[in-house]
Amino acid sequence: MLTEYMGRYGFHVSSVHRGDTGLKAAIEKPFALVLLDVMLPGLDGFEVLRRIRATSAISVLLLTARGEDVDRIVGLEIGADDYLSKPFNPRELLARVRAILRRTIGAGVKQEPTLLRAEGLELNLAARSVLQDGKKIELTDVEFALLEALMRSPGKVVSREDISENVLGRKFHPFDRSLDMHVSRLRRKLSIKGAPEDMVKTIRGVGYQLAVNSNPPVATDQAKD
Amino acid sequence: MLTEYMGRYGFHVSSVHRGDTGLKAAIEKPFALVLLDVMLPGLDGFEVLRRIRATSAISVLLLTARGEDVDRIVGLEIGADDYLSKPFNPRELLARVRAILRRTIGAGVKQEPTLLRAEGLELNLAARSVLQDGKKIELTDVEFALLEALMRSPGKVVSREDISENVLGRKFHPFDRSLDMHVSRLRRKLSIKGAPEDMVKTIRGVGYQLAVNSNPPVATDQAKD
DNA sequence: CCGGAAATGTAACAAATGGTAACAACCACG
DNA sequence: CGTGGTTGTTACCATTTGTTACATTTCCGG
Repeated sequence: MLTEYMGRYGFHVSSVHRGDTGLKAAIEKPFALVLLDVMLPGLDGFEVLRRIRATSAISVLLLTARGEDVDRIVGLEIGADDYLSKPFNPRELLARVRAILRRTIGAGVKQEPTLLRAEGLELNLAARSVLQDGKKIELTDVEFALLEALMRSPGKVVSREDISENVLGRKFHPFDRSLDMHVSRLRRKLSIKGAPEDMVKTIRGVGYQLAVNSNPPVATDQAKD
Repeated sequence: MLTEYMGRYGFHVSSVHRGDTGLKAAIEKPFALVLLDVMLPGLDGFEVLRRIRATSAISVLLLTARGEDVDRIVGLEIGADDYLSKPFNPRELLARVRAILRRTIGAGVKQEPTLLRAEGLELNLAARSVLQDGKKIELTDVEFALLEALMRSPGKVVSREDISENVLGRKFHPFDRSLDMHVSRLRRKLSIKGAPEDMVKTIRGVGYQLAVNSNPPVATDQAKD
């Protein structure tokens, strides 16, 4: 019933009728929001919510059956984002769902950032693509990982040891020159589109660094009282 | 023989002639009921039942060949819902099937479609169907499992080891190239309907990843409501 | 300044890895 | 058994990655 109603308003809805299977789905799949009924076969709604909160920060709207305040209070304490007691008006549900999504989408549910930006470069980790000044460039896997390592801390020096372990996946050995080769190849690809200076700077005896010219997005130097 | 008879009474019947393949189907596909013959090539009927019960609560009606009580008792103990000894009257089979379904269907064992969505792809796990941009595409079992493995964590890298164990069901061996073949075939099928770039990215030396571009359903630019 | 040692850059080659065509094995089913 | 479909194997090729050798740069003490 709800599935169809929400569907008409543009939501993709997947529904299960048991607490245990619902829990599994809620944790494993990338839903924007969970509608959770308190009365469930398989696993009680509160228990489901408790277990969801054990591993996930996903938004949960609780549907409490009775008019009992206790359920609502308990639900909110366990970590529900909102509640609605049955029977309810579908329009109200819709309104509350939208309210929650407005709240969470703008704000902090965000996981691991999938985009890294610096110096006209844009790395999309989820899509494994690289844009330089809006134009796509092709990198091999090691080059991609290398650039990622540098872009994770733009302007900071990344040691050869760190690069070797994070990018190549092996202990650093002083006579291993393959790292230099990858830097060389990455530089060549980055410079094709005419970056005036070398974005990848060598810090002799230490490692490499992504040169940052523009204003640092983070004010690391601000002292506090 | 049975397939046709049951079909005439409105049942959808799928039949296999071997114990091992039947077991696979019974576990993986959303059947309402399994008719299981005790005498089987490939894997003995009791063994099949035992393994079904290891992972599934699906209804099983056992067909025992001989008039031996032992078979029936063993069958029921392992977890069959009913039995019928051959030769039997088709009408009686029909009656018993209906009885079992009456019991279980009321009791809410219902299967809800579980969906995985990403990048214009929609996997229906219960129905084992795949839609790409709304159009159905045909995948073999392994291809489906592979795509499922990738879509369970879109945008993240899935290692060859994980894929080998979850999709092919065997330990990964570095010279086993069949995995590559399946990726190759899956890519070909996905690209027929013109995905502009390869959705399945190779991460050399590690594994594969489903490329996710349309990542933010999040309206980052909308200021307010 | 100069020469040399150490570190890094990079061309050229070698090895490893993955893509895929072609074929073989297997199985369901008639 | 034959047919059709799926899965696994082999073999060959392209690309990526690693290695080596040599060139270049940097640093340092005359």
